[in-house]
Amino acid sequence: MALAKESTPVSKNGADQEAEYRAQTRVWLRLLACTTLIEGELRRRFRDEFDFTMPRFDVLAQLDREPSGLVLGELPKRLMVSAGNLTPIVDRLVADGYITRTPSNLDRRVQIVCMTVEGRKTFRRMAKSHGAWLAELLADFPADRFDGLIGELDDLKGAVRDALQKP
Amino acid sequence: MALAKESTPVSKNGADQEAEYRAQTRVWLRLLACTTLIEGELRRRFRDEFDFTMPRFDVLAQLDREPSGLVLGELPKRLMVSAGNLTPIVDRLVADGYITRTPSNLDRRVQIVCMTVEGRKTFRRMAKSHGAWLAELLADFPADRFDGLIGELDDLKGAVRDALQKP
DNA sequence: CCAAATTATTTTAAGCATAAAATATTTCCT
DNA sequence: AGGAAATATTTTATGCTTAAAATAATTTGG
Repeated sequence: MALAKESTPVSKNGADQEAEYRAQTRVWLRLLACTTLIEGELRRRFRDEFDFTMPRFDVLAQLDREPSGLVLGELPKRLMVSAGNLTPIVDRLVADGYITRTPSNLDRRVQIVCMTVEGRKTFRRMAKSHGAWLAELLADFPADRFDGLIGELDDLKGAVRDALQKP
Repeated sequence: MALAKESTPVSKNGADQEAEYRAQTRVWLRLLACTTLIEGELRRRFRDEFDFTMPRFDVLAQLDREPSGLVLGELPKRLMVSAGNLTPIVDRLVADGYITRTPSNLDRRVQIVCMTVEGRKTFRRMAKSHGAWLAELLADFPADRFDGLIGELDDLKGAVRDALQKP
């Protein structure tokens, strides 16, 4: 018959638990390092090349897929940021002429945001560079391992989401 | 003889290129989503449980491994943040009694930061919770896939670093 | 020796981020 | 109808973050 250590233990012993803690911490630190590294470089290039920021780009990216615009309240959900955060960002995008913000006739609490022609043009130009920058930054990572990594990250995201759902 | 599409192409054709762009963008978006999700939850718990922030915790984490303290200028390098960023964070940690900041006698430009006994005590208490939170958030991800994911992320980080080195 | 370059750190200006409170509007309920 | 709860958005207070300029001390090179 199998020994306890060979079966799937219901509760782990001290050493196993410690080892798993270390592995989890290492995953987190590496995840953070990769993201920080890439994000910093993308932010720098957005700034230098387009005098633009990533949060502004992210808003435009959401609106680019919505020809008829979006209810303002949809943005914080999709971008996973707080609502108050978006107010000044949307303000400035409106002031710069990239998007419009029009109150709904049906519900005066609600506003509809929609990209302008100018906004779409600007976005597409930046999106092209964004893709190229990413390609440049990830060029040394073997192409045949992307799908595997994507799968792992999808599962990780799902696992974290589930864990957050529980309480 | 092998056809062109079966060999390793020097330059990719349009469709391959597009497909790789998409894979790269997907890796980036998932990386960002995982990090944002975990970081947000950790930040929230640091705030709720300890009235503390992650950047402050990160500084203490660096100093915890340095019994004799660190040259202040070492912190921005290790934490991958700008120097100016640390000034107010260090200021507050000093004011709160978690660390000390003493000018070097050899070079009056330089300062040495070092954790206090109180700081170490507080840090260890928080670090314990931090590990447990991470374990909770990652509990649903299969333990036997951590090492593989860590390897992929290490390689990704290396690839990005190399790409940043080039110009 | 001393002026110029370098190095360490802080300050400033602008923007992002959150949580919590405030405001305005609509819906729900009796 | 009319007050209470719910919803959408903004405001406020606080803190992180960067880039660039400023300050201060040291090192270097004639």
